[in-house]
Amino acid sequence: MTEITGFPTRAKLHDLKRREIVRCASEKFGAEGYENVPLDAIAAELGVTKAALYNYVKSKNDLLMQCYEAGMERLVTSVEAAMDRSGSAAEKLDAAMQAYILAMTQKDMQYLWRYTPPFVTSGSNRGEQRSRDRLDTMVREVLAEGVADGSLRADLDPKMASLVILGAVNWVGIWYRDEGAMKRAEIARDVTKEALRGYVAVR
Amino acid sequence: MTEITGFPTRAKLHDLKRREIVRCASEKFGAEGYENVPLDAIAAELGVTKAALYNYVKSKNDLLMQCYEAGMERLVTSVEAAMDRSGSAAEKLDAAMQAYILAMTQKDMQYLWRYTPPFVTSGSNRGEQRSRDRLDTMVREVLAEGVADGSLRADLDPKMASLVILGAVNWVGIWYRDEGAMKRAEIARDVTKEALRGYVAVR
DNA sequence: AAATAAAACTAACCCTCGGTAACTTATATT
DNA sequence: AATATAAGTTACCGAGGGTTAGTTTTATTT
Repeated sequence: MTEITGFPTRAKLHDLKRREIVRCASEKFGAEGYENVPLDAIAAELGVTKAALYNYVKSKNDLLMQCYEAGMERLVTSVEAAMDRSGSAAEKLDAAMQAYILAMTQKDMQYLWRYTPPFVTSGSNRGEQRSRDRLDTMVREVLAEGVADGSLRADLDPKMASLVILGAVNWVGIWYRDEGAMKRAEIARDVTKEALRGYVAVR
Repeated sequence: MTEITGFPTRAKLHDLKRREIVRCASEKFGAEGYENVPLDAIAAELGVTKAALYNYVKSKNDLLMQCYEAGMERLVTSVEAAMDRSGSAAEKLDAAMQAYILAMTQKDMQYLWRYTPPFVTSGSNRGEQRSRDRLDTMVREVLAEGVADGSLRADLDPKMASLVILGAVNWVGIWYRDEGAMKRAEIARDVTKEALRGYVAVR
């Protein structure tokens, strides 16, 4: 991810550094919380001064937004990977939602759900909406697919169903804490099963 | 709510003022956002100085927490009122979840869902957990009641079902924006219906 | 009524931290 | 070589959370 290809032009180096700043900030925000991490701390860890960061980000909030986007990108990737399997739409959906829960209960991902848009205010709302909408679209599509292939109930409405399913799944990100007795994989399995309970076709 | 009974002792006046501060802060936080409201603004509106506030709250974050608690209290009250009706458990649950959505999509309540614990960090976690847990308990109880009276499916697990239902319902608080085309009452009705879809008994 | 303790409040200040400006150094380009 | 541009640094500003010392108000004691 944080690499460049070919000859390192100035533009490539600039982008490489920007991504490295985002990676470093993501770690610290995730571990210590956005408002507990001064820009000086991030700069220090990277061996530069705070002012240098402003060549790469417009503001601290912009940096948060870039962290959010990068995190969502990873999450979407992992969900897409889980979905890229043979089987019925119901099975794909199940795998996708489990991957979703697993990804978002990772230590460095949890803060994304605390600073969810529109809490993230800077920049174009376009970008920040995109990943979440993409997920929503993916879920709706596989729901429609499930109606078509018979693995999901024929009477479900993809729009409303995706609302409920994503709600249940995202809710995990809010209440999940490391201390809990349940393992992440268990939670992913059980919550997903419950969230899809009313939608899988009876066979 | 913001009243005292009997002779105004110093302790009563102290608590009255504290509640008035919380009320004022809730309004401003809700309208302008927590980090956009300096303590000076709240103090000015109350006709005192910032330092005076520190007789009533430990920190700005503590003030936020008190706003959160007060808001949750109102929400729980409104849900309890909705639930206090005759009818099957399924009907009670339906009314309760609609009231829940209506309450939390109110303008001055939305910020509560952006600054949800454990984002609110100060003070004892006991208090801040209580209202949310109470809601969870109420839902589980009415779910069990529904299994007993036959208005809900016999094979549902109250613990898991409450997770999914509350997830779907709370999710509304995240994505709901005023601009949307749908009216709040419509959203409350439709989302609740969908969230309970898999749980109501087929008759 | 006078003395005194305690609470309520203010004015003035400190400190952290996001953000900026002026200036210097490195790296391309012509 | 000359010069434009990007990258970084030092030094600073201002907003705002929080504190402290001291003053006014209110209640209690003798």
